[in-house]
Amino acid sequence: MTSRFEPMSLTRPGVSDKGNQQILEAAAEAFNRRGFAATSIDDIADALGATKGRIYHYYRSKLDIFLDVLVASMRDLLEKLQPILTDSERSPEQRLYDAAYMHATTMMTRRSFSRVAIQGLEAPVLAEAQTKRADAVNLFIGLRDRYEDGFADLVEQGRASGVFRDVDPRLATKPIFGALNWINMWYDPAQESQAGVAAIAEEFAVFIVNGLRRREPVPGP
Amino acid sequence: MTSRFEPMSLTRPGVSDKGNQQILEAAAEAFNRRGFAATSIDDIADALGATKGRIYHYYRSKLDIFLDVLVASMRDLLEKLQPILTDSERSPEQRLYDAAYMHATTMMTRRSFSRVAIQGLEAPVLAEAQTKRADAVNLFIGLRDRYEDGFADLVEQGRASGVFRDVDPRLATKPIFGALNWINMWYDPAQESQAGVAAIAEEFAVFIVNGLRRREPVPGP
DNA sequence: GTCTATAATTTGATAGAC
DNA sequence: GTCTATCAAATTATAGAC
Repeated sequence: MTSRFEPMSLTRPGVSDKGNQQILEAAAEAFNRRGFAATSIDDIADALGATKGRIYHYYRSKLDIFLDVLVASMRDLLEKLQPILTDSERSPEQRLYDAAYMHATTMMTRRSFSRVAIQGLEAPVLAEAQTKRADAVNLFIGLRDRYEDGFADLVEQGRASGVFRDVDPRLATKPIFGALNWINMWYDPAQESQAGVAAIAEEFAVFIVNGLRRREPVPGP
Repeated sequence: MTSRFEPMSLTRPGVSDKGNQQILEAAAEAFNRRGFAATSIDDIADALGATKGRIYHYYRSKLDIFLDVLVASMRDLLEKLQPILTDSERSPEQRLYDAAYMHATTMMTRRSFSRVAIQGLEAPVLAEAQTKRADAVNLFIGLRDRYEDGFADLVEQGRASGVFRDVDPRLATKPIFGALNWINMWYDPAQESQAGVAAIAEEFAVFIVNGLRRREPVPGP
């Protein structure tokens, strides 16, 4: 078996990377719009100005395309998180702020991919995919768990240093991702009346760090 | 046209309320499991130990059933919120705590219905339903807006009294509902390792009120 | 590498027996 | 009021021409 985080191809063997990427983008957009079940292969082909023959040249099934979007999206988030986690110049609460800010921004600027990734977090979808493509689903879950662990570690460090309340880091992670992932549900770049990306990301990051913070200052030694 | 919040029947005329309720419960459970698009009428019928003939005796279409679940769920939340909003013995921040606690609890104890309601908040689903059943969709949106307004008012009151940070109440409402609605994504009553309903609801309500709170105490007069 | 059939299935909805 | 039978449409996936 391949290592859990090695690149793993969900495309048919030997296809070009460029055509592949085009299909992936179009699929992300289509899945984003209507969800996995309601999106047909024709929808994706239409978005490309092509017919399904093209799609099936690259992918064996609709599920494979979906999982490929999922994995790409999770990988992108994880790559952005890594340098934040290891920035030794920033305190745990500052790093949590940075991580939340990054995640919020990604939800707004890479809407299609991140929304599809969130669909993939839903238990029923994953459970069904498990039976058909356990390898890819396990890869995705592995990436997701590493990502969540990163946030939980920051919470734990902030707790240990006395800045955060005495919370269970795993449980504390839930409202954080809830608040952040939910952005996908309401943020609409076309709607002028909404605040800008930076203002929203800032408010969310403040809200999250503040929510975890102890109210009283820690007594000095 | 009927008043926006009057009871509005999505069933076929003249059917019994009891059979209707049974179908509604089964439908909520099925939609919860697999989502609107992936759920077939046969799935719902199976859950009842019946066949589709029975379903179509009560409802004209799958969309009508879905919208009926949506409205029922939103009504339930709104009815629970009302007494909290008007409890003059509690401060705005205490009432926001109560409201968040109630919402969190509802997400965990009425899983099927509330999850379906959340699916209904997704723009693509609503947009498509709009074209086919504008009356029911508008009813649902009206209920949802009233519910959100209740939360926004509490935030505004807390801000006015100096307890909460200087936030835009509308924007502040987003991470609140995000954190709370997301519970549906991960909470699993069958999983023993998770904290109990009360412990989770409490942590979420604390997190939310804390996230909005000013860090420094307000200077006295 | 992309297209045009076309096969095989699933599914929403109806009609009519009981 | 519920069931069986069935139609009509949509959709996944394949085969084979170009």
